[in-house]
Amino acid sequence: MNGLAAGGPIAMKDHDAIKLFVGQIPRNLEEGDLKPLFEEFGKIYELTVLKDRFTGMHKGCAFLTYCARDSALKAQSALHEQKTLPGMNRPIQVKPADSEGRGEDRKLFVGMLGKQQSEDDVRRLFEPFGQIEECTILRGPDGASKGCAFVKYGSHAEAQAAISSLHGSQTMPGASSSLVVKFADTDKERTLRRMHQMAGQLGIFNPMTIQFGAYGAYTQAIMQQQAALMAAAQGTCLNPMAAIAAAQMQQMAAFNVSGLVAAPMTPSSGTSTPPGISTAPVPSIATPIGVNGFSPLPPQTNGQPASETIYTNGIHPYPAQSPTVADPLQQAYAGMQHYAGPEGCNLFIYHLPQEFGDAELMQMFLPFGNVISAKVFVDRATNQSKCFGFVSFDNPTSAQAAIQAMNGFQIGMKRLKVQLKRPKDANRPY
DNA sequence: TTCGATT
Repeated sequence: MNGLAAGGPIAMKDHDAIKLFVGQIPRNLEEGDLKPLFEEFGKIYELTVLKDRFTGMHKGCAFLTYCARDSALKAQSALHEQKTLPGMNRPIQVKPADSEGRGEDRKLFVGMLGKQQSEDDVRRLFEPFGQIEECTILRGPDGASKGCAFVKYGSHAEAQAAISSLHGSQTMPGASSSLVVKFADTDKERTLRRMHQMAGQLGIFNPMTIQFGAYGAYTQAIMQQQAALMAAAQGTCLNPMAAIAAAQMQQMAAFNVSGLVAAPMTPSSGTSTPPGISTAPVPSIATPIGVNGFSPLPPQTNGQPASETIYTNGIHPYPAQSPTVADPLQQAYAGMQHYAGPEGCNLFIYHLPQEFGDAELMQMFLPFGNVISAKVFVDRATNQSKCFGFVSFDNPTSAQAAIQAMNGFQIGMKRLKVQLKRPKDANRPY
């Protein structure tokens, strides 16, 4: 019934067909241009150039599925790293897409290779232990080897055998220590690592991003989006922070989050469970519109400078539930010398990631209200974070909302501990 | 691993 269509044959793919990832293709080549190149290895079932979801920009790579598994294998061995398309300075990549096979348990990371060692050298070293499906040396933008590689075997056992025999077995010429052979990071680990790296670079940390960092596709979307925005920001002298804020807000909007800190997050207190994306409550987070853009307006009421009103912390308090977007940074700066708010407004946060600074701490808690100070404690001698800090809000409601949402919040391997700061005289017996 | 900053 559906064998043929007027426009051409409807191809069926074999059940063991492999989806290939094709990288290093010029951005001016579309599906139609690429087709001839790949057709010589067999009938193509599907060929899709990857486009940026938001900008529609050609991403320089594609997914390719042949009808027959064999065609994919042929194309891979004939093309992968074998030729360089016009205008590219690196050879084309043709290999099973990440979505294929998962394969994490048979993929090795190889470190401490000599910078001169080629893919072939590495293959020779590893082939005694099994069928090598993939071997890639990691290279910098200039094509120079980073001294490490990924090697993927057909099975976990083969990979394990290679580890047993090769790890630490020898020191390659030019390497600073002996060969490292271990299982490659899982997707989770990799994503998490990238997050941390990115967070460090951007000086930002969005709890949602961290939270879902370990949960795959969702995060990738965010990261892509942030990256795109970063790129845009660089091109137009936008403040990158503003770009990120925009990205965050879009994400939050996607969650249909209302403007207020509201919902009880996790019913249980103490160590709350890390949200699996589908099951757990999503932290409901106020949209911190003014967060990164400094509001041009000083806090004042009807033309009366707020500073006329004296509060103990020197900060003009906003109503707890005010949808008004204050400019917390400005407030924070204004209140710098008075770091603690009233009782019930100050949080003690423990198990912070080592790389968290004041800015990240503040960033993380801004969604819950007006942060009047955020301080990560650093060891004076080493300048290293002591992994704890304080956040003060201008009202107890915000503080409670923050506790609800952030206590037990998982970041990497640790869970934040977020509780009210002990009053000064708390543990005095009398 | 746990509670306010070089004045």
